[in-house]
Amino acid sequence: MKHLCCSNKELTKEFADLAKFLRVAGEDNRLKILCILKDGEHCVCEIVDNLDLPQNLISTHLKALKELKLVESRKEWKKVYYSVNKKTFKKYNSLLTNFLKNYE
Amino acid sequence: MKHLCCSNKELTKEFADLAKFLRVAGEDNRLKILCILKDGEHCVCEIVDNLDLPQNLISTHLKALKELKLVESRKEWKKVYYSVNKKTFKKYNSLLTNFLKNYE
DNA sequence: CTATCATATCAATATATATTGATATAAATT
DNA sequence: AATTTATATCAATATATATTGATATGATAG
Repeated sequence: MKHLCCSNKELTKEFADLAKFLRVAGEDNRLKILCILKDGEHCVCEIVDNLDLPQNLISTHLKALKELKLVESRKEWKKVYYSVNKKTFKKYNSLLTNFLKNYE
Repeated sequence: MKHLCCSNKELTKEFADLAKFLRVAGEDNRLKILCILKDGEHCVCEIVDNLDLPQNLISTHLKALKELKLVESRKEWKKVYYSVNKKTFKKYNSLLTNFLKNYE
């Protein structure tokens, strides 16, 4: 008999989902981007000004964050403004809390 | 003037540390291993029996977890028993909580 | 001493992810 | 219309990480 951690289908799916989030979050510059967006929405150019990365790479990181719905964007005039998607954060925060709760 | 998220040296180090943890945790099978170890120590062979992975790959994953001190091991007779390092978990849990707290 | 068991290591390869450079798009300005 | 500004996309490359297969180690059993 296999351990629940490995046999439960729900859990397996949950781990896959959680793992994906952890990998996307697990990059220094993306953490910085998310940190910047804590205080509200910012356009790409502002993010570019803050990180020491080329603009296109930042677009790529934003895309990765957006694919997981960690951020969302709206266009205004020439600029694109990104902001965190709180709902998604809540979801992963609770998955994480759930996962980590029995380790203390 | 750069955003605190990008200029503060402490924070930068913290993000690098956190990102590394997130990447190590962000792998399905390692999550499963950590999950198995929740209920106490297990030898490698028990972990092998639970996951559908070759033994050497599991050793590699355990090594990755051990390098971050998420787990520790002791040898008894022929077997090596792994268990979670609660102290390290607490550390990353608090880094994470700290990072995530302002998103709701 | 040889075989077996449990685990780890290593080199080779595969896959995933990050980075770069060039270019495209779309809107605004001149 | 031509230029500039803000952003995205794409192909090529680089780097990181995962996987495999073969083998090593170290302990015990026969």
